[in-house]
Amino acid sequence: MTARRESPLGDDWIPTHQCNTELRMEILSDLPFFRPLAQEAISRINRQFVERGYEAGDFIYMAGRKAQRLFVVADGYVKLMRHTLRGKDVMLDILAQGEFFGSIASANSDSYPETAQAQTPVCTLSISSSAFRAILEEHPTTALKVMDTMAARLQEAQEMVRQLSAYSVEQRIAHVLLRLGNKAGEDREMGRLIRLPLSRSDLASLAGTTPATTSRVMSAWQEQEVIQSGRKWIAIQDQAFLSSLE
Amino acid sequence: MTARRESPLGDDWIPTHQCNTELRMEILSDLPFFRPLAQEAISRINRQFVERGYEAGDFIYMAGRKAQRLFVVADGYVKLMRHTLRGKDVMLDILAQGEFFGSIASANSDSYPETAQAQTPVCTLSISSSAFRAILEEHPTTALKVMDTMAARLQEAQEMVRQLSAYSVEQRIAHVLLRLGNKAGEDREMGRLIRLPLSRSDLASLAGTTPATTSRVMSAWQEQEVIQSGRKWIAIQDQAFLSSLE
DNA sequence: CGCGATATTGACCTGAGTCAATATACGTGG
DNA sequence: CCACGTATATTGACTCAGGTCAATATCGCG
Repeated sequence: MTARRESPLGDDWIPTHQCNTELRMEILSDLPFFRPLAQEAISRINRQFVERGYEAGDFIYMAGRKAQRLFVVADGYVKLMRHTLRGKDVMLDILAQGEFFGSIASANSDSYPETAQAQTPVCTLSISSSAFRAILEEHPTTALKVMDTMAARLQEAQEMVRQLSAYSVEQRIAHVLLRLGNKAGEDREMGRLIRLPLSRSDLASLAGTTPATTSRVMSAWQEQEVIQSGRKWIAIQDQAFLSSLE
Repeated sequence: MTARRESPLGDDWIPTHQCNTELRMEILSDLPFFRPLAQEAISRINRQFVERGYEAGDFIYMAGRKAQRLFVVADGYVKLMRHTLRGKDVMLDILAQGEFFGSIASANSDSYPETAQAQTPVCTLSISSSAFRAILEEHPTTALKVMDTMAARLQEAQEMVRQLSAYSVEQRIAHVLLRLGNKAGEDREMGRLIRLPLSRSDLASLAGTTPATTSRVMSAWQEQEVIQSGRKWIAIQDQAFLSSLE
């Protein structure tokens, strides 16, 4: 029934398991919270970060483990998940370059409440929580920036709560696609292309539903030419339509 | 059918629309993030806070308004809500003495994303966001403490997301009651008493369900002597049972 | 004591979950 | 570069938790 579609994935998918060393400074100084610092301070901070590459699917840390490091995504995409007893995972977020995760507060719960897994090949920079706290004590404006980011994340989580409480599955999937589009989309002739290997099951767990339902909703949208998708990509053709659902 | 129950509400319900002025210092210096500061610093900070009383039901601020103040609950309970188009509110949290709300970050979104309403008579202390940020720049350890609190809130919101995605209504209501018990419960012979005027509709919006369903679930639990409740109080008799549902 | 707001309960309905059979996309090796 | 095999996606049939609507009962206030 569905017409043959050309995959828009080029062969310019360069897995970067290893961070390009020259990029480290660039990435760190581009972080919203380090940006205002002097180059010299950043290079001192840079020395405290450790880099590490992961294959797609590798676990960066697991829920319940001792939480003692803060990570920054240098390249690739990382997914954060919570598990439930009966193996039903909930994906909380998917993080792109420049976003941080892991433990800031060595204080409160000293174990990671979520699992972090590489969704694509990933390179991270990481630092011990205590070293990071020392940096924040030394640079109060940086601490304020970090707080701003956390406030934004909290808003987003609360927005998710609202959606799960009050919106239909269709509305939630629309919201997830729009959000992914903003985070990882590239504008092309065919619409906004999201080049991420997200299975129906991944999307389902982001939207709080099941793979089968996700598939049904997305098939209907393909019929209506709202979106197009393959197994490792999604293109949003009619953004306005998705936005209008909310 | 239900046996006549004695209300456990004494007449010691003292509405404190106005903060007791002597309590201000005590409340502020008891805040987890000011606690380590010298008495002298706290008293300087104290002078920057403004106090204000509200009747139950009063709005402290509404979603969408310009966000420029940070509030601390000095007395009473405050509920935070998000609204949806079709008037279906979602209660994000209910805050007790010593918890803060409002805007920390003057930076990102400059309007409140949620509405804050007095659930009981309430007294707040508030400060402009920018003054608060100035305090944080001056006292970096305080900033770290605030970050810890924010991290804990974020965890809680993400936990809520997980529950809404993966748990049944019954499990979620159990969780809400347990959480309220921890936050506002007093241990009595009858069990843990929550003396808060929460309607079925309030509970429903905390658990992401409807008043009718909440009523059904709670009626069943009353039959089984797991809880008891009146219109302005709930007592948890069998905490273990509720915990076991998760 | 009586009234209005809130809660309870029943009857009914439907969105979305489950399970399972089939089809399709993409990576691999020939 | 094509063909094949496997993991993933699609789709249908069925079920049911929980939503909706509405009638009735209760609480606690004035």
